[in-house]
Amino acid sequence: MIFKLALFNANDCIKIMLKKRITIKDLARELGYAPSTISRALNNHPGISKKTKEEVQKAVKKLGYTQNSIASNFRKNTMLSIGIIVPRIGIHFHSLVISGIEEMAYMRKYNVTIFQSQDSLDREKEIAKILQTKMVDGIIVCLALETNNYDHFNQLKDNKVPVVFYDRVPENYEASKIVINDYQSAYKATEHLISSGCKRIAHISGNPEVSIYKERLKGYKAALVKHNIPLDEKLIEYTKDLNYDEGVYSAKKFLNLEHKPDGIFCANDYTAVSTIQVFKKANYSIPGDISVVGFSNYPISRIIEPTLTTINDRAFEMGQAAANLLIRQIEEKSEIISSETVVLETELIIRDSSKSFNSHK
Amino acid sequence: MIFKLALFNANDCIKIMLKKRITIKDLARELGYAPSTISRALNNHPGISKKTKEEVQKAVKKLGYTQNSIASNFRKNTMLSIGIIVPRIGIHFHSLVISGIEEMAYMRKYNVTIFQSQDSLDREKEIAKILQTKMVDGIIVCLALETNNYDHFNQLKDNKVPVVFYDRVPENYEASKIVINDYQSAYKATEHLISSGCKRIAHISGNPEVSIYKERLKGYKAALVKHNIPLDEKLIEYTKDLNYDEGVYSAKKFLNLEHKPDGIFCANDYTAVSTIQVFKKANYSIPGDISVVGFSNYPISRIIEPTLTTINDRAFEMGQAAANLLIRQIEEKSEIISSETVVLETELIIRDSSKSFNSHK
DNA sequence: CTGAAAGCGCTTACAG
DNA sequence: CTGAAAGCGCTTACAG
Repeated sequence: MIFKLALFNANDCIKIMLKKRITIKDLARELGYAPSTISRALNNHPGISKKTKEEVQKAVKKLGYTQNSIASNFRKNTMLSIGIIVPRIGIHFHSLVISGIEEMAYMRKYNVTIFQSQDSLDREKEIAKILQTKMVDGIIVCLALETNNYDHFNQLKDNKVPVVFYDRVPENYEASKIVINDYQSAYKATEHLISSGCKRIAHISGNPEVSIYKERLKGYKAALVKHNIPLDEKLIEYTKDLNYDEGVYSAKKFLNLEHKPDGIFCANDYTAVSTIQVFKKANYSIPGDISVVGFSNYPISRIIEPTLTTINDRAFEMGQAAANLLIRQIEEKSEIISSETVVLETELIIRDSSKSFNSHK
Repeated sequence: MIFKLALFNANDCIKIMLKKRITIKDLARELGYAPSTISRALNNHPGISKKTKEEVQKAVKKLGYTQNSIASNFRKNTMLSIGIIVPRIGIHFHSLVISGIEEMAYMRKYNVTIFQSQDSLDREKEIAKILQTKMVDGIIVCLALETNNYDHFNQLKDNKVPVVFYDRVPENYEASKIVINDYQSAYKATEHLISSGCKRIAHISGNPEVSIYKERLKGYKAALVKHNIPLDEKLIEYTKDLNYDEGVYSAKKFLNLEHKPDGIFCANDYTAVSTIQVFKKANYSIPGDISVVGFSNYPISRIIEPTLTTINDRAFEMGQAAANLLIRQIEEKSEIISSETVVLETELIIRDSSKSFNSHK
């Protein structure tokens, strides 16, 4: 042991004892090269002799050097780092999106720093400011519920930091966006109910001030109009949050209607699940007496009985697409950052809560 | 507009046109101070006159300066940054933990960089190496399923980077850990079944090579022994993953037993839900004929019918505790990083899938 | 109260 | 093939 230590010079010894980080300078001193040579050897530059590179690698092992990528990236003025702002990580949809982002980012050597806005506009602004100072190369954001103004992203844009929004995206604001076609998806879901024989189709809507729920509502209405089914405002329930309890409340209102619906399209799976449970409890058969279609393809949709017909909202793919687009924009480094909108195709997953007709149009 | 621009000096003008980042040097030139003075004014140092500070703030506004916190932290040799390694972000438990970590970290001005090991040991090693280079101040990790050796964390420890493990934690390895008491929780769950009248209690176990499932199994057995109920290996089913389908498979085996169980303790909620569904389909009444208890308190446990008695595993609090402990260890900066283990109290949530007795011991 | 200088760990023209 | 020097944007002893 003593003998081994004797192979180190005094300075290195001290560093090792104090667990100070070994730097390029230490390698340089150890081998008698200039730090610039070490740097080039480490980065496998062409104009460095093979012999030198090998020597350097040996010294790396001996002294236990690990690169300081912060210093390196700082010098190169790129952090290979992307920031994410989501409302809440614990919401399953967002956790899948994040998962998709991380996966894509990891492949491309970027790392992902995550912030929760908690659906608060103030906090979202605060985070945007923090991100400003962090040298992130780009950011991905799903807007807070409260957010109705997007000025806090202007400075990022001015600084040429690309921003990609997903799911809850700004309206009338020039930016890149990843969305699904909510209108088309709702249309498809409603039409499925129609073609499976439903005549009176109700809708449980989210807050119609939020664009995605507005679009779903529109798609529902359009499908009815298209198939000459009269709209009936009594068949539309508006919720604040689309949570389970609001679903129960809405379903009960439908249940108490004189002229009850025979199909219900719900703007998410939670309200669809509570609708199923409310009608089952009231001894309705599903899909015999009433069909139910949800939206999102949450895990519970495969477990509830009957299993739930729903729209696959492609959360994971949305994350991948967001990261992909963002990284492309980062690496283009063009003077003008283009604003692109990617619309992901959704998919109607037909399960047991709706009748399936082969004569499906 | 022209007039306004005339107020800037040439160099600043160019920077603004090219959208180059404004630095302390630019402020210094603008005001005729030295960069060091600007830095001190910005950081509100005592020995800087109020007048100067105000001038600096004005120039900050005028030129649109934002601090480069990477440069600042790099100079100060702390990144205020913590790294997380989780198996998969999309698993609800982990997303709640991450949420708790982010919340605590945000309050303490740390930011959180996230990696998924995808339950692969190789990837976990790779990530540990990456983290090595990133100047993170500490890391939080839940081990990959595959991980059976912890050497890849040694260098981090050697470099005095605190590491806190949660949930799936290393065995026989000196480290800080946040866990729940799996043994005690399983004991409590099983005893609840016993005291509500069950005589033959089955168990659906996870992979018993994984310590948390081993502990749950032990707790189940201990409760039976304590209450003089004979162990019966036919009443224990081992699964690989504790997923829904494995639950169905296990429940059916119990259902086909000659001498059927009247209570089942499942090592997670997914298998508990499939157990409920299998027995309901076979026309057993729950909890009349058979009681079911799960583990984790997933959202589905409040929705399934009957609602599921389960153990609250405190995912969110686990994240908070992990971040809290980690940040304490970071800020202590003592020569020796202490290894602490925090055991969180779980809670038995009694719902409708088990009989509740007031004569509960 | 303010400034000049050195430095965090690295990279990269420039020169030889 | 290698080195000396400057610099990324900031901070901080040291000096006055």
